[in-house]
Amino acid sequence: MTATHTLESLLVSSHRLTRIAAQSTGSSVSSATWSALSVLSTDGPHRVGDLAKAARISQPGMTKLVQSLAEDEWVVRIADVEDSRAWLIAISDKGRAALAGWRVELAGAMAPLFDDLDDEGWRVLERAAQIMGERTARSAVAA
Amino acid sequence: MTATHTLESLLVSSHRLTRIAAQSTGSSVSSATWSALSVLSTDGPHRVGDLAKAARISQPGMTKLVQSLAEDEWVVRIADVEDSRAWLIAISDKGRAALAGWRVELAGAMAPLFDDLDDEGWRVLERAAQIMGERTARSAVAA
DNA sequence: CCTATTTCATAGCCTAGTTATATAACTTGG
DNA sequence: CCAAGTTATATAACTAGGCTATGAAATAGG
Repeated sequence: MTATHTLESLLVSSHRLTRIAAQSTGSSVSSATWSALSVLSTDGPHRVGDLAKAARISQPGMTKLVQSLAEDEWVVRIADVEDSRAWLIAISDKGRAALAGWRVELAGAMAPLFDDLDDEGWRVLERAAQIMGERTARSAVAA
Repeated sequence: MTATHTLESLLVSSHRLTRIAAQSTGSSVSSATWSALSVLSTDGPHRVGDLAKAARISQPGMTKLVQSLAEDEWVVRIADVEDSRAWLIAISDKGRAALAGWRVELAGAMAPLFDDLDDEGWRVLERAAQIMGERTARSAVAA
C-alpha cells in the first residue's frame, strides 16, 4: 500500500465512521464543532480567527459556529481587553459536558465495531491518532 | 489516552485533513464520492442500494450521487438483466482517472505535513488504515 | 392475478460550509 | 493627531450535500 493509498483509506474510513456514529446516535453535530470544542478544551481560550484556523474552516464559518455554540451556552465570549475588535472564546462547563457526552456516544456507537480489537491494535490506533493530531494541529499551518 | 479519545482524535484529525486538502487543492468533492468510487474501483460494480450502504449514506443520497457521477461520466449504468428495477453501477476509465488524480492531489496536499514521517510512522498509519478499513467496510454492517 | 416487497427516483427541506463585503478598531507615516 | 491602511469579526447571499417522506415500477409468493 502506498503512502497515498494509506492516507486516502484513513480519510475514507474516518468519514464512514463519522456517518456510522451519526446514524447510530441520531445526534449529528458537525465535525467543525467538535474540532473547535476540543481545541478550546485542551488549549484554552482562542480568538475567533485563530479558532477558524485551528479547525480549518473559514473565519465567517467560525463566526457562525461560535454564535450557535454561544446560544447553546457551550462557549462564552470574553472581551479581549487589549483589542476591542476581538473576543476570546472559552469553553464553558456545559460545553465540556457536551464534549464528554459526545465522546461517550461516540464510544458507544463504535464499540461494536471495535470490540474485538486487541491491545496491540489499540496501540496502533493510538499512535496513528497522535501522528495525525500533530500534523493537523494549528501549529502545523503552512500559510 | 483512552480508546474513546483515540477514536475521537482520529476522526477530528481526519476531518481537518480533509479540509486542508480541499483548501490547498481547491477541488472540493465530497467524501461520499470518493468512498463510492473506491468501492467501485476495488470491489467492482454495485447496485445503487448496496453502494449507499457501503458508503454509509442514504439510498436517495446515493441516487443523487450516482446521477451526478454519471453526468460526469465517472460511472456507467449497466442494466441488470435479472432485475429491471436495478442498475449495476460501474466505474469508468474516466472515473478511475479521476480517482487516481484525486489521490495525487491528496498526496500533494498532504506531503508537506507528512514529509518528515519515518518508515515506522508510515507503517503505523498503514496498519491503522487497515484496521479502520476492515471495520467500516460494507460487511461490517450491524443492521 | 393480487398483494406485499423491493429497488430506484423525486420532492422538499435543512445544515454547514463557502466567497464577497461591511463595520469597527487598531496602527502607522507624515 | 489625523488620514490611510490593516486587522478582527460580522453579515449577506449562495451552494452543496446530506436527510426524510413519498412515489412508481418491477419482482415474488400465495
